Amino acid sequence: MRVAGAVAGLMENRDLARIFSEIADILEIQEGNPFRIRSFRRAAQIIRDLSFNGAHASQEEPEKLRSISGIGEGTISKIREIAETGRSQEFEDLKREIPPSLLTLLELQNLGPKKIRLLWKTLNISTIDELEKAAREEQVRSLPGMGGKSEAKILKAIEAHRLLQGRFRLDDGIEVCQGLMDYLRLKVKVKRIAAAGSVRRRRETVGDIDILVTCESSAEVIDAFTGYSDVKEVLAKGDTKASVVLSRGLQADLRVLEDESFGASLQYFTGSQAHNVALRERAKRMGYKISEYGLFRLDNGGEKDPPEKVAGESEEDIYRLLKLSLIPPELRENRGEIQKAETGRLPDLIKLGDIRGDLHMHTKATDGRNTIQEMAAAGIQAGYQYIAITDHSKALAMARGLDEKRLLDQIEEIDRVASQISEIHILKGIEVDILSEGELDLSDEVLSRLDVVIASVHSRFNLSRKEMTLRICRALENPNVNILAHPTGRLLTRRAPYPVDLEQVIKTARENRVCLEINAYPARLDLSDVHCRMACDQGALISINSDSHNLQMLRYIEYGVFTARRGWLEAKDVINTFPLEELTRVLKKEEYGER
DNA sequence: GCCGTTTTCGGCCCGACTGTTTTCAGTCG
Repeated sequence: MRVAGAVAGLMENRDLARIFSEIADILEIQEGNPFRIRSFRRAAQIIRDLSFNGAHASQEEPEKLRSISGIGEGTISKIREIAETGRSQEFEDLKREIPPSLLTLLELQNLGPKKIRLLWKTLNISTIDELEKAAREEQVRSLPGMGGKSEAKILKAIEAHRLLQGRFRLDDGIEVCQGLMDYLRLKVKVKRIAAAGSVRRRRETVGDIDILVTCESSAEVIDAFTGYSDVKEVLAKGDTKASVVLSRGLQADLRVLEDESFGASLQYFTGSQAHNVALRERAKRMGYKISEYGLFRLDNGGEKDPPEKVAGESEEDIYRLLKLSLIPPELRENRGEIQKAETGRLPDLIKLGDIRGDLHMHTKATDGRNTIQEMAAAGIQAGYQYIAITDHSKALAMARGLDEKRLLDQIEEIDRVASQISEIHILKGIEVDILSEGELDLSDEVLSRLDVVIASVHSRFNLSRKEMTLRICRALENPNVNILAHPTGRLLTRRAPYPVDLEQVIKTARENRVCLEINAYPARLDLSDVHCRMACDQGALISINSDSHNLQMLRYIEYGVFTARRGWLEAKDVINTFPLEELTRVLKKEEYGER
């Protein structure tokens, strides 16, 4: 049966994508054909964003893959080989030609394949620790093209890398967790199963995966769990708990519970720790104690009597007995949610269904993969009332950004497409680059013809905090600007945010009726939850945008909603929950919410 | 490796920045 096969170990898109991406990495270090390398990277990207399982498709309906531009016969046969044998011969061969740890060095900022090859061939450096030692001992400066500053930069990059290690993107966590839970459901008879921990709280990165389960036979489910095809190492295996390391390096914990304590355990293992500590303190003041087994009343009966269990089956009961409204997992960070829940004043958090449109998407005109028509069709499918086409501007040469003339052409093109589609409104927009002094990359005259102008920083990340703040604020003062995209430029687990005074940026945005973006791409989630709340508290409006570069990416909007929820946002704080008429007034700066 | 109104070979988005250079290689996006 197909489904069982899939569960037993069909390769996930992300794993496939990683193989392609690592082949590209190795070829690059080996100074292979740059165009072939680019093809592998492109394939990796496409596979990662597929809305169906690529391995399965390679076997059952290869034409579905073949129809995608950038996927050729070579890629399909490689996917099929991996789907059938679990490995790629070329990848295995390549891995034997270089120390595998070299690929880790690629994660360091400002270190690319050429320098890594040089370090490896001349100083025999293949690990981060060896590189750190060599930089400290000033050996790196002996190499051509390297000097004292290079050594300092390397040490800084190593420091940054260490800080970011050990956490995974939320979308990776959710995908792995979902796969594991689906497998357990099929493999054994589970009664209840749920994800807890930071996955359930929808934190932007997750450290490990926590799964809770109730079932008939605990031994059976533990065996199934440790026998999962993706398990690389079993760290612990007991009667009610097991821990494993999955092939991606992500740790997963399974806990087998009794039904009557499922809710208590879910509460306990969802955390956060800070939230739980605060909750336990409150319980104690009220004469209770909370553990993973339940909520217990302490002061009944005599000293010898065991505490009476008063709740445990559901989370609702526990919060209710503590005289709190049920706190959504996303808010459980001890950031004031318990106080609000006390008086029933928790925010009415935004939901995915509140989103009426997507205001940031790219097309084939620049670095997107689909046409205006196709993006509009995807918007209709998502149930949207409107979308905005916002391609790059000319400064982003790598994306073939639009100059004034091409933008004017695109405006006409959108009008033409819009005249043929009645189900959705297409707003005309641009993602315009903010140049180093805060000027915009396109003339005000052209920008003023658009419905929505998104301004972005894509270059010169290394300005001082003061310079960067000034630069961004200047751009926000341009009367044409509506939205500041990905305000800190971070890439989760890869690149720290550039230094910038966000409070000043938020203040300037509000004063100029500019909205701040939550870029929903799972590697960005920028603004972060915390900054999101900061913006909202200061009265700034938010736009949650997918930044889609292809049809599949529209679904990432959900991750923006997760972040918004963690940032305490309600629908009224987010402009793309507004009906078109109201949105238009905000974009024209005639109003700015009720603020 | 992928692609094709330049179609089965011969191309393949390119400009800015940095640190090391004295004319440029490497990295980033």
